[in-house]
Amino acid sequence: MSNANPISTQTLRRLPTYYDYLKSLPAEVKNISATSIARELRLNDVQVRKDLALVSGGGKPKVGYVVEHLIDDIGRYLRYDYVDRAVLAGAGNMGHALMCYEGFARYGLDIVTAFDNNAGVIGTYINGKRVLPIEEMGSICSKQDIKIGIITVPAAAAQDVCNIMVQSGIKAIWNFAAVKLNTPKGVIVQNEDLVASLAVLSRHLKQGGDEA
Amino acid sequence: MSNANPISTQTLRRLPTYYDYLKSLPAEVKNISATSIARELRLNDVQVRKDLALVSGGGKPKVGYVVEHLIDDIGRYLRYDYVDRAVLAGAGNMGHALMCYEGFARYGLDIVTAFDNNAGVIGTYINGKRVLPIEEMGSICSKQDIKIGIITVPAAAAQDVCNIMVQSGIKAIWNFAAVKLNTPKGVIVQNEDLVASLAVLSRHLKQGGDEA
DNA sequence: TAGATTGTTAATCGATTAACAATC
DNA sequence: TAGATTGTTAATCGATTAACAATC
Repeated sequence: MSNANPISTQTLRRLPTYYDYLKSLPAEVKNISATSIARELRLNDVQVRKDLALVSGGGKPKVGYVVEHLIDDIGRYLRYDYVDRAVLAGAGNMGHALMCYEGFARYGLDIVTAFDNNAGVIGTYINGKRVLPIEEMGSICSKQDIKIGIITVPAAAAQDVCNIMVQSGIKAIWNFAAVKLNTPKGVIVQNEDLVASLAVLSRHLKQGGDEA
Repeated sequence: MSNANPISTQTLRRLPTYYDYLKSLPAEVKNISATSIARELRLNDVQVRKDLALVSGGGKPKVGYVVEHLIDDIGRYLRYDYVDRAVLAGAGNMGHALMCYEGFARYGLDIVTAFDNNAGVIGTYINGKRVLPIEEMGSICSKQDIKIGIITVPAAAAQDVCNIMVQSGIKAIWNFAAVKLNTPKGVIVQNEDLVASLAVLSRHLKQGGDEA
């Protein structure tokens, strides 16, 4: 593991978009230009070329890129063939929704267990997966070598849950609670900041909505 | 409405974080410095001062800002006292979760109705709100002056739903489907790009997770 | 060939951070 | 007062976009 990864987070976040778009093309489309990808996804064409160059073999002038190769290369880079297992804490509405969402399999994510501290839901099954008391998280994670934790508990409980996840060996946390989490070095957090998005939408309305 | 809004989207997205943090402080804390806010939220202190300066009256050297004023000013700027009504399309798992999430009220959002095209769910109630056939969206939106639409349908159906929303007079779209949506000028889209976040988490694991 | 398209280098843009004077 | 803290101006940084030569 000698290479520092050269791909920026921005590029990384765009890769699934390319992947989905390319997958959505009819089978007859064998080649595609960065220009047309950019037009479709409303990105700059140079940006698309730079992004693709980082994970794929490159295109041919006048012809573009081979769609199939791009799909393979992006999918391999994102390791969509490899399944990461995850645990989820907080079997409330959002937790339930994520447990039930079948789409993640396509992107190499499998949420195997949910944890909660509510006796009412412990022992039940959501989409065929068990809900367990949070005390068992550590043993489950080490037994199954699980490195991804999803936090869908209320904001006030999120840091506690985060701490338990870190102790359980979780290295990547997907945080749906509206708080910034403190984690030690080596543990990454991605905040799904719904309230921030809402602020952007709301301002647009309040301003009369003249701009794009 | 003469003023172009001077606040960047980045700042705007941070405001709810400040708001929540300030609200979480014990009542005894009357004043707070940008330095300590920054430390707590892991931001740069100058950035915090600049953000606050855009929506509030400013602080005093050595003392900091008055917590209560900050809360009022940010809340007023974000219009958390004002309720924006929204409709939601796609009463699947994610849609269900959002309909049931009680936290949005705090941020001035009320999802009043869900729409679906599945006869099995039309006519049912989710969290006390009706699920209606999508054909009725236009009349509901105009009758209730609803400007926010939430899309939680499968990716393949998202653009169609988006078009209907635009026709129904929706001006702000919160998109949970994994596609870029085409909208006319004047309609804003916020993508909640779960798959992009997942890519970031996943890469961290695949790289051995040495960095932050 | 002609020209559409790639890939690279340079310029631009916006956001973040550093430096520092003002002030309570 | 001394010094913690604000607020502003300048520097830095990273990402996006423009320009353009290379090429199939």
